Amino acid sequence: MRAVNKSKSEETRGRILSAALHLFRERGFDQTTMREVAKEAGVALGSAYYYFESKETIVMAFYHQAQDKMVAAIDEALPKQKGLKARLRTILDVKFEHFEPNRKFLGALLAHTADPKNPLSPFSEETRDLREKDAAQFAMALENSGVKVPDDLKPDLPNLLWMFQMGLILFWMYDRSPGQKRTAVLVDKSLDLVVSLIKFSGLPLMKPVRRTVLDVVHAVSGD
Amino acid sequence: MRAVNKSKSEETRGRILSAALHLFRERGFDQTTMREVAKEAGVALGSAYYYFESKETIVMAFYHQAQDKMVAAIDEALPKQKGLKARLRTILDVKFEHFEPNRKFLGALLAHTADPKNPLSPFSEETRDLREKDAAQFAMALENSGVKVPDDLKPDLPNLLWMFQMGLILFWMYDRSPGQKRTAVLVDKSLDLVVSLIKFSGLPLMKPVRRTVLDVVHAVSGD
DNA sequence: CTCTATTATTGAACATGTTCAAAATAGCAT
DNA sequence: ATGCTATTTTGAACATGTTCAATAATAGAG
Repeated sequence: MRAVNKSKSEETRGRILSAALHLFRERGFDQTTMREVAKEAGVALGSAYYYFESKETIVMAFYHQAQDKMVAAIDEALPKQKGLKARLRTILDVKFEHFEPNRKFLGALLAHTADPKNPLSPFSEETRDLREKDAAQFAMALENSGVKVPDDLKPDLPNLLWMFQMGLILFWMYDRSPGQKRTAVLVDKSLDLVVSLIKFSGLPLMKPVRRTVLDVVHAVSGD
Repeated sequence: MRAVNKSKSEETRGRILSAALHLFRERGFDQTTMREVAKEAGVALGSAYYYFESKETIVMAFYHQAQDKMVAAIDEALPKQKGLKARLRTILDVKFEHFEPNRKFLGALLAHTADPKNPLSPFSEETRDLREKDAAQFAMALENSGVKVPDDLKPDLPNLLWMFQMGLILFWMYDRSPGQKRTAVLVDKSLDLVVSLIKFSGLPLMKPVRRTVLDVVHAVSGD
């Protein structure tokens, strides 16, 4: 009985999460009140706070859930792609595909991007785990891409690609063009640029430039 | 009597603004309540909202005020500096100097950086004016710097520098190192990088790279 | 099975940004 | 001055995220 059914507690938590995501998707994050969430889940207001410490934490729970799925999808799709551009694009495609139905409320998370003190910021201590798992996938995309990455750049490149991804997701989030066409254009053009930069960076001539860039990167991320 | 004293209305507005900024500086933005602001200004709560449409609008009013001062300070200091790095640094120094006493609450504005729908975001429609005035000063810094900027890059470079500045300010905002030492290091290193990039960008060989970068920039800013 | 401690649930109370209708005041034309 | 309008001022009421003390349900020990 324990192994088959989720515990009652888990089930309640799940009901609250579903109710919330359902309402968020329908009406958006700001337009949905915690009282509505509780009502739709069939619990009292206080229960919602027993399971989720804040409204935004619910979105965070969604994000954890989504990441598991995305990691799986990427692990499956990546080996089929050869070139670096194709491999990076695969990651981005999976992300956008999973985020698409949730555009209306994901903004609630991304709005705090710039505030590392906010637990929901992609740069916060609390989201470090998500961040690192994400970066690991970029490392994987680089691995068998056939592109030689200079040794001094290797440790930082996955993080740089992660930031690049964040920029694109942010742009997509606020892209009001039909079907986010503009994001598609940007993804394509910026991927070209990024891939070129990575390839160029390997040229012997580029050593000093790389050094300067890495100096800056390290200054930003705290030595 | 009208020309000498500010109108009564202006005076009240000013009193509310001062009270608010005083409290913000002392206690921080979030810790200060609108009721406290009203009390300190000697008006009813409703009056604060008669003059400022929201709590955050007050910070915005500060920003407008500050920008006037900063523009003046930069206009005065810029002609004394010759090289591009020195000229850019002058702008940044003025900014940091003016922001320093307000670190505690400026974060309230910057936290919304990533949300262009928020009126207070540096990327919002509402802050366009501030943004453009700011970019104009970077254009000025480039003018007599002795650095030749390629024609195709010229229209976008001030905006790129503005974004560079935003990044630095954001970093400074959340830099917890004593005296924001780390920001100082970052400013120095990244200025070197930026200046090198601008100089390099002029080389004939760089034409295709410039094109790609500009393509990306235009994709971002909406053609 | 009974008692006890842990877990879950409840809804009222709170804090605070914001709105708004009513009241006070000021400006001004007649 | 008298009345009329626009501006300013007020504080109560509202909405909503969040807290919390009280209560109920559950599980585990004996």
